[in-house]
Amino acid sequence: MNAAPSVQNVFLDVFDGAPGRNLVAGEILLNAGAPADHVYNIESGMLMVSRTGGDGRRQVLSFLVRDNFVGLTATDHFFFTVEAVMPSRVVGCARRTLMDRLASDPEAERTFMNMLFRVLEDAYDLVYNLGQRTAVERLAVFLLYMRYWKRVSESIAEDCDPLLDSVHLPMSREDIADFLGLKKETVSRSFRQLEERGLISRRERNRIRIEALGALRELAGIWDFSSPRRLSAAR
Amino acid sequence: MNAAPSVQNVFLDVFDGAPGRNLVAGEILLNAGAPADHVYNIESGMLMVSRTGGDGRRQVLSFLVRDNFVGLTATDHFFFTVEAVMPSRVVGCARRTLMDRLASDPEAERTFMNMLFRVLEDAYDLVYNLGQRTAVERLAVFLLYMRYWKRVSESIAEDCDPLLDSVHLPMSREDIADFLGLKKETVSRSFRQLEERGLISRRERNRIRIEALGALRELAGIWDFSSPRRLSAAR
DNA sequence: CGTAGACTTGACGCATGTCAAAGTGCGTGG
DNA sequence: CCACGCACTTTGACATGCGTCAAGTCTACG
Repeated sequence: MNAAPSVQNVFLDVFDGAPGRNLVAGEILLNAGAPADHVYNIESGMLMVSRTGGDGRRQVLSFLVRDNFVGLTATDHFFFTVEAVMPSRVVGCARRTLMDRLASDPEAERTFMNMLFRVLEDAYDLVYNLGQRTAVERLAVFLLYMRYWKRVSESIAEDCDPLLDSVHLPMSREDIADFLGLKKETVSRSFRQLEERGLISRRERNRIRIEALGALRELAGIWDFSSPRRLSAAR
Repeated sequence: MNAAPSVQNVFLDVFDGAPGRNLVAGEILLNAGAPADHVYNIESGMLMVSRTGGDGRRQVLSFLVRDNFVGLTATDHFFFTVEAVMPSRVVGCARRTLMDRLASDPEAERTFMNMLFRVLEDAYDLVYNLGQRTAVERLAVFLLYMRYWKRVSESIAEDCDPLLDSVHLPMSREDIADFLGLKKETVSRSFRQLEERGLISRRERNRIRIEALGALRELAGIWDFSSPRRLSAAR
């Protein structure tokens, strides 16, 4: 629904020799308002991008996984905060380095632009989710989204690989709530509702099992995240 | 909150000699699913970008005004529908023409990328609006947003120019509702609430008058759309 | 074990949705 | 020019989904 696309091989070398950084759960990588002088690539873990209003309301904009790109902005200060939701590792490079590379390498620039387009389409998916769906539907979309990222980040070829039935949720219920425009209690109740309907089961707190993928997709109105016929397009 | 940025001079010449097209209110410029072989620039009027789900729910993604760019996508088919909300005029050019231009002109490409970034940030503003604000707040943001576009498209220098107090709303209540993730009745009631609080007044259906700009901004939590300290950043 | 933080559950209230009717403006045709 | 009809908007009464507040439960960790 929202993620930055994977960094292509074309790009990875701008991070060569750059210093890595390990983040513990909850650690902040960069803060809204800070000068946007670095960009990062995620090597492992999961980060969360959010924006907080003057009155404290917080909206989570996306969750990012391995090979996602962090720090995309044209302004010279970040307008969002990025923090780790689980132990993570990133590599950074100067914004300048990336920009020089884009300026001198047309193919890299085209790839970069395609990344931007994907981020934009993900943002619009989130808009549709927040504007048009109910609480349970939003959660269903979210779970399918997490499943999709697991598939991508672990390079699992088969869409129905049973490995994908078990989905790890490293973020807190409140993080999920702020992503879906709900309160944490509503997220809890929606989990229960999905469980009662037999669509998922829960053993551990941060892990769910998808019991009825087809029905979950039906509820979410989504059949495939990566296809050209995207989320919420007409059937 | 959502619009494509103005097409810079750098770009305008790709439309030179291109055929213009006049649209009546309600006319569709392009449909979701159609091949994305053209891009457009708006010369006058106002267009609306939307996405409709399989069950008929519709989310309006943005309203576009003069010099906004239409048809931004990396996929080869549009995933959104664009229609006129009032009589409008656009000029189109082949996607290929634009892409060739970008490939051969680094400055144009940089400008284009900055446009994309602004569209992305607008999308995130909309996400915040839908996820975190109440109905009246969303409408307040929307009105300020329309005021801002009037200012931009009519090149009004002064932020507090009294010309900007009167805002034209060419779209229907339902269009506004689908943009704000509400129902048209709720939009109606929110208008009335803003009026009762003395923030706006209404004479004609499609025009409101801002009576208390400061208070409206206070309610919306927004002081300036164009500043680097953007919508919903910390005060 | 015991405590703290995160999560779940329950009872209740309010904002927004739903359904229906009345009001308003506008274009068309008499 | 007026009268009619239609589409859009507003308003009202009621329903409901989600938020709020508070109590309880679970789990991790000391």
